[in-house]
Amino acid sequence: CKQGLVDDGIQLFSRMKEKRVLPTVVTYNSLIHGLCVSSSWGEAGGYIKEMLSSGISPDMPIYNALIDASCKEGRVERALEILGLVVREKREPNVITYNALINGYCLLGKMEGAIKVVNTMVSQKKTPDLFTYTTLMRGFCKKGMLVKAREILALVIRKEKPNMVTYTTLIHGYCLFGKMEEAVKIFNVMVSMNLKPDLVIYNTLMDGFHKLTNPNEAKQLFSELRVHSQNLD
RNA sequence: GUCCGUCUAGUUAG
Repeated sequence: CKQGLVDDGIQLFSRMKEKRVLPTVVTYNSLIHGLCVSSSWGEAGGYIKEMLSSGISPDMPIYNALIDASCKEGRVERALEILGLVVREKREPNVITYNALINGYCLLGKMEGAIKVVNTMVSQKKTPDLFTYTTLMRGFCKKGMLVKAREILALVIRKEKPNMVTYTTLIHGYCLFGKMEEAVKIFNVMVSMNLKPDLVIYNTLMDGFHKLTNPNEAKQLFSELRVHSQNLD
């Protein structure tokens, strides 16, 4: 399913049933997640009904997959409806649930909404994690609120350890607005934290310079990349 | 006790 071969997943699922191999929640979620990603909501709903009628109740990964898929389609209202179901079924939303919702608001550029979810999360004693912070940073970057994004990095450095994704997100933000000096500054911070630059980060920076029609810097980075290429994917 | 399976965050012109 993750390879985008959902049809094969469905076939395999049928064969399992023929052979009397009973599906579990995990089996169902693998399928449902795949169907959500290929936005086949109708089919996903079919499997949810099937699951319910065989006495299996959806767990948080299933709800989260539905919430995340809705958010990525820009349908935060539907995600919130599903969240309502979660509460009604007496399940407890977890960090992933909130992160998916925060991402939903960020994708719509609704940062106030995103922050509200963060507040809800905290009031429910769920601690924001690296995903939360990176998602927020990305949202702020997209809106050009780079100072906010930079503040979040400072916060992350204080509270936990930023990873490659965190740095790349901020660097990409600077690149988006042509602030290459800032981008490089963050890159250097990252290197000084002993993180080895990966392909994505090099692509991000090269793309940034290229868009500024600064091919020399881009070429410089490319040769640096070649030197390090044995360490890359 | 420890690992492992399903859910959330990063780049890529046309």
